[in-house]
Amino acid sequence: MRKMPHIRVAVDAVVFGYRDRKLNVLLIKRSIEPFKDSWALPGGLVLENESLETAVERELKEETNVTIDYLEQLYTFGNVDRDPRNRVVSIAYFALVKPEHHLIKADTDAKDVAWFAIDDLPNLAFDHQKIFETAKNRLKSKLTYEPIGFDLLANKFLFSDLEKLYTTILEKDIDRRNFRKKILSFNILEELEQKVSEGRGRPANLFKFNQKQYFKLLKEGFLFDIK
Amino acid sequence: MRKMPHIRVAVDAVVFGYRDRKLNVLLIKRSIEPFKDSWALPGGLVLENESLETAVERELKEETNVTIDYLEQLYTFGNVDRDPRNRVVSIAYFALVKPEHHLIKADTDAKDVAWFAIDDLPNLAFDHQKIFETAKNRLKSKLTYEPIGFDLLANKFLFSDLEKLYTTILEKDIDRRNFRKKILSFNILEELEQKVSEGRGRPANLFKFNQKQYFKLLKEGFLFDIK
DNA sequence: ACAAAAGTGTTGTCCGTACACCCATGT
DNA sequence: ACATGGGTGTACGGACAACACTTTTGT
Repeated sequence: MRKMPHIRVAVDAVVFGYRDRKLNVLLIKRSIEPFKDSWALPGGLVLENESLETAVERELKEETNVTIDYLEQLYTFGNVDRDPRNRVVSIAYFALVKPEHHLIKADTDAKDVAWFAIDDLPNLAFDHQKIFETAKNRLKSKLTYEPIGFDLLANKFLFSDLEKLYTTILEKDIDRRNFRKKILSFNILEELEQKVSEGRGRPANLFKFNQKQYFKLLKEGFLFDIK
Repeated sequence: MRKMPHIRVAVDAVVFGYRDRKLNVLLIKRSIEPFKDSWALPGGLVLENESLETAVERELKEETNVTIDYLEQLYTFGNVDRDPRNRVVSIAYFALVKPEHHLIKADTDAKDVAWFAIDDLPNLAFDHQKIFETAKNRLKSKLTYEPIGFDLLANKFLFSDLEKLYTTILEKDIDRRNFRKKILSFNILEELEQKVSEGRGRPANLFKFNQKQYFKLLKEGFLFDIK
């Protein structure tokens, strides 16, 4: 007779934030072995009577205190040796946080939490580098066919912010005129009266993403699509 | 102190085959409780020292005996009550099988295996209906941006087969001339000398998918895309 | 008046779509 | 000769890409 397998089930989250015109990820510093003092993705074991999403939300609350604006399942990592101690299968999640929700835990613990620019990451514990890369690819491709960029921007934003976000994440130049024309043609932005002067240059208009309008258009067959 | 959670880890597979100009799924009849005698997706618990993919392949071999031509992870289903007995998290996989590999187990067991046309499915055990629908959506969208249709056709196929496969799965009409023009413009098909006469009508040319060529073009930035 | 960023319009090209007739075979 | 499915070309329109100058502000 075969021994009943005992495989632990965990969740991990790749949480992206856009700060300072750079794409960042939220990491925690591990306070226990294995990989003590290494940086890692927030996450942990799933409890027996909570759903996977609940587990992610709980861990993020416990470990980082950020408020998530977008969450979706990313991929499940289940290599036999991904954890040196036990067999652990991890369901990875992909999350986006608006700047106004970037506030992280004011912690007294040894456990540290911090935002890292993605082109300047420390070594990550376990297979978290691989998970991170999977998430980064998901972000890059999803940005082109779903309006998730708005979940990385403040509620009110400048068009130039949106444009910069796209060029930063997609790592390629965009023609400002064509980009604006395209996005505006979707009719999912609300132009506010407010103008903002960034110190020098002509003051810019603030915009707001109209999610209700987006869902309405979706139902009518609209497809968000930015090349 | 919290009780160590015990969550079981399983894999399930949605295996598609194209038979008789219809899209089919491979199901097994359960021989044990719960859902004894119900039809279900092939799958089962993951062993402690095998990877998730290995587990899927083993289960498919044990339960159905089909040879898989395409396999990818689909989604992980982890609702607390998806199995009435225990907490089971299932990593679902998405698989395609060519007609020449459709041969299923000649079984003496009580356990039955069969292909079902997807518009004529029986009630499925657990949350397998939902898993199936997720897979069907994946198939529909992936068909448009990756050449996975060829993994549902015989190695040598008629253009009309390919066309019919697209109209069947996408559930919409396609202009025959534009479709052929588009696919041929990709240069990923090899036109064989062989012609086939289907009884009546003008004999048709056989084609072969040139995977090597596809990968070469991929590296050069080519994007498969059928509207 | 100059520097810095915001805002805006036109033109050509390419790709997708619509559409109908001839061809090769079996009966 | 007729029925059946296979194979092919053209023309139009819309969307994307390329491209540069004017406007508004701060200094």
